[in-house]
Formats: sequence, C-alpha cells, structure tokens
Amino acid sequence: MAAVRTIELLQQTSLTTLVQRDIERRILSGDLAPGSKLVEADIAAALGVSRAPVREAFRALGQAGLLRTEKNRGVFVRQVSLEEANEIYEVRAALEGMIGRLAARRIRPEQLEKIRAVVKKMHVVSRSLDAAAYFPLNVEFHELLAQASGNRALIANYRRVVNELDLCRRETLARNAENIPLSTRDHEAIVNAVAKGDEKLAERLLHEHVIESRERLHRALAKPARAA
Amino acid sequence: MAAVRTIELLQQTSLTTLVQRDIERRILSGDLAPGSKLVEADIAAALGVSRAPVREAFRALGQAGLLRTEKNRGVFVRQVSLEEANEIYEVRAALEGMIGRLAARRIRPEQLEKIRAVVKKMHVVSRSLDAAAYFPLNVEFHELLAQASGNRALIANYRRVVNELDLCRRETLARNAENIPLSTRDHEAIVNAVAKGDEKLAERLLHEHVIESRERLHRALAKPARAA
DNA sequence: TTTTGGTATATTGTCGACAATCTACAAGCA
DNA sequence: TGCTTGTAGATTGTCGACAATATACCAAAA
Repeated sequence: MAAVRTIELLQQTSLTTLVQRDIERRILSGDLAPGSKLVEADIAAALGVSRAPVREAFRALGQAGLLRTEKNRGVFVRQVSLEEANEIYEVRAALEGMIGRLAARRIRPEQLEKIRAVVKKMHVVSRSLDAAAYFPLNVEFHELLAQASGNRALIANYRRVVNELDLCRRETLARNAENIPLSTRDHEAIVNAVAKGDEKLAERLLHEHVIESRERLHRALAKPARAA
Repeated sequence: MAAVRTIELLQQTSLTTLVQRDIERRILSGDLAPGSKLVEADIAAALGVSRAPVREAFRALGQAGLLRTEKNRGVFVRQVSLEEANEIYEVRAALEGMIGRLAARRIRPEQLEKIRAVVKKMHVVSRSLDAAAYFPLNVEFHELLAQASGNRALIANYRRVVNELDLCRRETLARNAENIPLSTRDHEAIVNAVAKGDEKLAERLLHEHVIESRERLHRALAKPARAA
C-alpha cells in the first residue's frame, strides 16, 4: 500500500512543484528574508533545473502572496508593512473565530488528543522561553485546530493568511519570548472550550488570541531587535 | 498624464499576465465550463504566443483555485462539488459579514453614492427578471462594498472566494430568476444599514444574505436546467 | 465478444537559445 | 565637482525543440 503513495507522489510531483515547495519553505523559515531578490538563474542552478520550472513556481508563489513580481526587474520576497499586517490579522481573527466555532462543533476524539499532546509539549517548552522551539509548536497547534474545523475552504484560506503573516511574525516571538507563557495559557483555555463543544466560547477565545498576537507584534516592532 | 498610465501598463503587463487575465475572464464568464480541459498549445496558438506564458498563467490560476492540474495529463477548469460550495459559502458569509461591519464603519460618501447607483439599476432590471443583466450588477454591488471595507487583505480574500463560487453560481441565477426581486430588497436593506453606520446590522444582513444565496443554489440544483 | 498487448499520435515536461530590458559604471560636458 | 549620456554586463521575457508520458486505436488471442 506504500506503493500507492509512491505512485501518487510521482504522478503529482513535477519539478515546478518541487521548486515551489523549496522556495516556500525557505521563505517561511526566514532563510529568504522579505525584500530579498530571487534570481531565476541562481535558483535554477542551485537546484539543478532549468529556468522554466523556477519561473512557474514564481508565478504560483506570487499568487499565493509570498512573492512580488516586477516585470523585467525580478521577483522579491513580499514585504508586509505594519499597516498590511494589521489588516491581515483582522482577517485572520475572523477566520480563526470561525475555526473555533466549527472545531468545537465537530472535532473528533483523536484530533483532540493530538492537539492536547501539542499543548503539553508547549507547556514544557514554555518554561525555557525557547522561542525557536515554541514557534513550530504554535504553528502546529493552530494547523490542527484548523483541520478539526472540517471545512476545506476555510483551511485553505486560513493557511494562506497565516503564510502571509509568517512573513513578519517570525520577528515577534523571538523579540517577545516573555509572552510565551501567556500564549500557552490561551491555548489551554481554547482546547478546553473546543473539548466542551462550547462554540461561542471557542470562537471568542480564538478571536481574542489573534488580536493579542497582533498587539504583541506591535510591541515587538516598537522594541529594537535583540542583540545577536 | 495618460502617458503615465500607458507606461505603467507596459511595465506591469507581461504576456503571462495577459494570458492569465484572458483565461480567468473566460472561466468566470462561463465560456470555459467547469471540467473542461485546457490544452496549452491550443490556447497559445489562439492568442498567438508560445506555450511558456500559457503554462505560467496556468500555475497562477491553479493557485487561485480556478484550475486543477494533473501532471502529464493536463489542466482542467475546477469543478466545485455541492459539498465544497457549501463550505466556500460558509467562508464567504464570514468574510461578507466582516465587510458589512467595516464598510458601515468607514464608507466614504462617494463610495456610498456609487453603490446606491448600482442598487438603483438593479431595481430597474429586477422588474424584467433578466438574470443576464442582473448578474454583473450583483457582482459589482458586492465588489464595491468590499472596497468600502478598506481592508486590502479582506478584499483579496473575498475576491478569491467569490471567484471560486462563480464556478457554480452562474447556474443559480439563471434557473431562479424569480429570486431577483427578493435579492434586490436585501441589497437595499444592506445599503441602508451601511449608510447609517450600523455595524452590527450590516454585518448580520450581509451574513444572512450569503446564507440565503447558498440556499438558492441548493434549490437551483434540485431543479432541472431550464429549457434552452 | 472481451481482453490483452502494442503501436501511433497527441500532449505535457523540461531545456537551452535568443531578444528585450534593466542596472552599473565610466566617459564626456557644463 | 556634478550632471548627463552612452556603453557593457546582467537579468528577465519569450520562443522553439526535444524528451517523457499519456491516450486512442487496432490487431490478436482467450
């Protein structure tokens, strides 16, 4: 049965897809900083492919909001201004509230269990204030919750919005590590509301959680970057 | 000053962009039916360009949710199942509610005036039950409202969701022309709420309006297609 | 008749080449 | 010195060609 997976993989995986995933990963990991210019030939050479798949990947990532294309000048990792980030956070709050409501309505036991496991890990990490370890757990928590909503259109839109925010959000946690324990407490309250099936509460808590994130971003950007 | 516009146009317009816009238009107008296969060489020949720009446009439209790509088999206009349409409508309702709230808060007089003009036109058309004439007005009404929200991220997400729904929504109005007067009444109530700056009411009315649209879709699909 | 196998054709995936455009820098002029 | 102009190099935009894959068709066997 693993063979079926392999076949599907080969059927779906073109060079373009591979390149696209690689660039997306590098952007979201912060490896490619916002504003950086991406040179087609360089990326093509680095990955050992021609420019065509790279250009196609650029088009997809442009539509996804991760890249900005200027004709005859090149493509750049998108820079999200503070003002834009505010607007995106507002959208995310609405989507996340919806996720809370739907997840509370139809989360399945095994999904709940997985989320609780993540929260438990966060609890451990939160004591060390290790932002680098906390960040992926935070992403996973929200991702699992989104999946529990059971609405594919919602999940897709949520992911896109989160990706855009990741363009500037990475800074936040590193600069405000002291917020981690607060955030962890939020997550526990959210899981409990979802577990109880309290749609209204889950919706409100998640909405507020996002708005708090937005305020954390503001405070982080007001601060100077921490010394390296 | 017109020259500046022309220069900007040339700076931003690549063949890929042109092809992308053309295909998108043909999909949304119903010219290319959901499920249709798009052959690269055919489109390239029809537009007098090579396959490269067509392929890039495909990638972008795939990411936008209008096309589905199967490796080595081709690209197809996305088919939205009834179940998926339900989920998308649910997301749209949330976004549209947010649009109502924000528009009520910060719509500007000239924007309100434009929307009232559209509603007036709808009122005229609605007597003739002419779905073909009503459809674009309906799209414009919601588009103007979205713009009045002043949140660019919200506008972008809204447009994407509406585009996806247009893949199946076109059927609805044509088959249920008798709903046009009801829909027109909705629109007037919405404009009044926005004009009064009643955020809660505008949010609720728009949310309900979308949910009603969803139910209209269900009734339309239960009906047989009208005779041609 | 149905199914299997193979071949021809059509279509997509990838590549390298060339043209168009931009950028950086140096030479010339005020 | 400071500004303009022109040239060289680098980068992107577009194209046509070839390879890889899928599809349609036909023949042969069960």
